Amino acid sequence: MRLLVIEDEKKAGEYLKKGLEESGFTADVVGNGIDGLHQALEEDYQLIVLDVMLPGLDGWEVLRRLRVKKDTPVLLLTAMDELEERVKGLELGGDDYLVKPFAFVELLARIRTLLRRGPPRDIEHMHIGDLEIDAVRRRVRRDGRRVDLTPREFSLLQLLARRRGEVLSRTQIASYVWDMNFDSDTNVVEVAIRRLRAKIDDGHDLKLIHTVRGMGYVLDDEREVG
Amino acid sequence: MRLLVIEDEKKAGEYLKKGLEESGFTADVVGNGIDGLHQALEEDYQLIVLDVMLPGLDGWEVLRRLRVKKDTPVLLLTAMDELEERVKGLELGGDDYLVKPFAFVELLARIRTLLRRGPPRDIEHMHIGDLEIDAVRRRVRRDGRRVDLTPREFSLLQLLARRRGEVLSRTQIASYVWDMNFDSDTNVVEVAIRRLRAKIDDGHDLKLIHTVRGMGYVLDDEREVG
DNA sequence: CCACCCCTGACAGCCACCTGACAATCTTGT
DNA sequence: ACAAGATTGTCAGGTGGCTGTCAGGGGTGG
Repeated sequence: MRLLVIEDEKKAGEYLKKGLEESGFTADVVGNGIDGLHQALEEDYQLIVLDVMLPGLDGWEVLRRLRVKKDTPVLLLTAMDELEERVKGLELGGDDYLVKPFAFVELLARIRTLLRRGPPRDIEHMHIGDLEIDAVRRRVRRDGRRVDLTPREFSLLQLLARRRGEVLSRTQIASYVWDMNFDSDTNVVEVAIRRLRAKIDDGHDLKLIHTVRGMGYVLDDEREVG
Repeated sequence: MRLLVIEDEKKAGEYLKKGLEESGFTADVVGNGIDGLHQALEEDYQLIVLDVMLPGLDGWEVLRRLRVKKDTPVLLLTAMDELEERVKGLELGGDDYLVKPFAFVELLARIRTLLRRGPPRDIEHMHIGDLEIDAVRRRVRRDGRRVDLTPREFSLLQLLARRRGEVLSRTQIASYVWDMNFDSDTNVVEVAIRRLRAKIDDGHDLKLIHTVRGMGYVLDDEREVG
């Protein structure tokens, strides 16, 4: 399993390479955006770990140019814990992000998840059962009928759809859709899910949003299996 | 996917051809307006990239004559960042424009968007519900009754109509209809929408201009779905 | 049957958006 | 060139929809 790490700080790069190889991956490390992009385009990697703070060609630009030609999964490393940054990354085609500093095991977990997820899907036009999501036009339809969503609802649905079939924890959802570290005992996520359900699932026989007790929520068009 | 590039500067033409082919397109390059028009009419292209600064037959003329017979999507390359140029281009039937110099990825993004947008519509006589827009005569009718619009209002309506169904952000609207970079916190767009609504929607049961909270505005003849 | 987790409806604060008025600027007719 | 009218940007105040909080109810598993 071959990975590419694009990271300008030499120490960090070495550290990542060592850790990844100890975990059974093969890792190439490149110290700047230009070479990183070139390498990513030339070789076939299963996944790319990309630091967004790069001298010269920054991570965003690397990602954009990469996405013109390839769909290799990209895990972004961002220094700032800003919602905007994450959104930007995901819009440009990043598949996940990790905020520095992070525990190495966390990185490994994300990498495994991304690799398991399979080839990235077209995030601009998604279909889950009879639900259609058009990210560009910001339109959602269920069974052909238009559904109007508020910004929060749309953001939540988009997250669920991008990760369809995966169970997302409240914490994960909160950190993507809100800019919060879910310490507080709030039930925003539940309420948001409820409101989304009212617009997406109510009145339909086949429910798309499923609760996984003790875990979180999934978006899925498969019927429950007893 | 076959594209035609009409560009007189040889270097630029080569550069575009190379880049597009690396991105998976087939690209023919033609160095002047006459040949470009001829080629565009003879062959079937999915999209045409047209530089408006051409010797002899200029881009506007090529576009005008092309539109008499064909609806191939046209992406205009303009040298000057003048509002007038853009408006002229869109009115003549250009589908989008790009100001030189531009990043190649930007060009690719626009091309992809245009190709995705589907078959171009007749922009000279548009119908949205019972709203008719005659671009040539600059006339607008709603439910058969004539509506007089000011230049700004018409320009705004035309943008919305050309992109019907798409949610346009204030920033997008401001950059097309006004010649501004929307840094300032002005509410011109809201006011313009209000004035357009007064003439288009007031007194009609079915509203055409819809606000999408937190995002922008859409022109659409679909009824809201709870 | 208890404990825990999740659902649900109500509510209040806030913020995005609306709206009418006014002033500046551009058009038009004489 | 001038005046009258139309057009358009700015602003302040209003309002309504969105969203987080909370309390009480319901369901599920142990």
